[in-house]
Amino acid sequence: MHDIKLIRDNPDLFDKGMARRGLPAQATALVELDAAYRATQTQMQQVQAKRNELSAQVGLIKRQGGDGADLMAQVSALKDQLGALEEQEKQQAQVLEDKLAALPNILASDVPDGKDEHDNKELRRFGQPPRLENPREHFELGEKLGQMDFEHASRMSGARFTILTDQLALLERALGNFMLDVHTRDFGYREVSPPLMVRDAAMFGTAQLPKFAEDLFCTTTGMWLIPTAEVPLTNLRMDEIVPEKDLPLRVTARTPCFRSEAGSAGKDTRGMLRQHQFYKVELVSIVTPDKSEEEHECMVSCAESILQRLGLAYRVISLCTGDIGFAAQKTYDIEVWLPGQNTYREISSCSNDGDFQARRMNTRFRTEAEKKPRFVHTLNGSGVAIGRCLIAIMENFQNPDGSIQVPQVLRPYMHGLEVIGA
RNA sequence: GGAGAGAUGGCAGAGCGGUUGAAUGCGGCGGUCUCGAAAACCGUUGUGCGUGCAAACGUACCGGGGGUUCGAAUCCCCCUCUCUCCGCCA
Repeated sequence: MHDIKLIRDNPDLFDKGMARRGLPAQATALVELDAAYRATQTQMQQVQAKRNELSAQVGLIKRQGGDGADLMAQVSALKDQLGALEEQEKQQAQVLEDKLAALPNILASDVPDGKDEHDNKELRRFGQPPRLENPREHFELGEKLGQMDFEHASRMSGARFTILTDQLALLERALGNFMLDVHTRDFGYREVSPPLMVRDAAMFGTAQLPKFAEDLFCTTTGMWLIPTAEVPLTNLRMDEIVPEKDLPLRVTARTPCFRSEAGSAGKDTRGMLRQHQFYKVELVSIVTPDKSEEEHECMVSCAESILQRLGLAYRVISLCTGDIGFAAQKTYDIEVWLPGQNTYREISSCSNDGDFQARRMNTRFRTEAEKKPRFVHTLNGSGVAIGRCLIAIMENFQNPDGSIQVPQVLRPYMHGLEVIGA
């Protein structure tokens, strides 16, 4: 959500910002809407002041035993006018709000220009992709192990579901536990077990709504299934003024994520790369504005640390203007090497949203020095996607016989198991 | 699911349809007193929006939304949430 005052003061900057998103200039139209709205508001308030004044006089007169009939008639006469103004004011505010809510965040100046994912900029690489002869994809390995079952999953649930069993199910659980331990013990994130279903207001706060409803699942009772723990974690302090001493607030959660994948028919149909449901460990930071850029770098490094400890090769890229999400000012993706696909694939996405979500959620903080509360900045990142991490481990650490080497750091989480399918 | 009670400022807790943006207490902040502190006393202490260079003024907000009224925290309706009892239940 944008601050109309900022647009009013810097219409050209705003239009330049929208242009980087490929959107037409609209500051002029917005400012006009806003001016009309405020004019209505002033007019309405003048009528209200008149009404309040006259009504107060009626009160005085009545207490002194008069009847005040003529004054009452005067106020009555104001009513039609006031009603119409109130209606108009509400409507204009709504139109303005709807328009503002539909516009994406302004991008940070160092976001590379580009039109799609091909123009993303690689920042760094870590690790060497393993040399494997005829590496197999995870679903081949999983099915051969008899621990990854797509057939029965689709029979009961349809496409884009997977059943993991035995050691692979354990591996999934181990991965989540490992990641949570790293983030809580080494990086100071607080562990949270949040709701997996939320209301409209929360989805609006993190900007899934109103634009992206088709990506979500909705219950018959109107609850939304979370597409990422970013939603409940970021909304933890919605509608609140947080004391500055409580910031930064760093939280993490392992949750299932539910996505309709409405726009991705035919993409990644084999295997469990793209599912309607998957586990992910999420990182969220709520910080003061001056700290968000620093926090962003820190958050990526926390996610990177997971892959480093697992011994997985990856690269970090900065998403270009054409590929970056609606709410983000800047996004780093981490892509892990998948030998089976002979390419890097996204396993984490870390975004600095600035105050964009904070405005929608109405989450502010107050400093000791300043009286006026200000909006916080919010950041979110995968730390990391568990399903895709499981794939990466299977493909990177596969043996010629189809068994899979368990990374050292996971063995304590897997009862000492060294090889899956040995 | 059935029956009932409730939602007021940072917290606790008053509030007859008319100087109530809201008593009182606690907490916070500033001050007096003190060598310092405590205590006591005095003052101050919500948010949004609009007009204005500013001071200030106006307006809205007592869970949310409608309504009645000249006038609503107060009356009516709907919704949400919380609590109690009963039933069911991991």
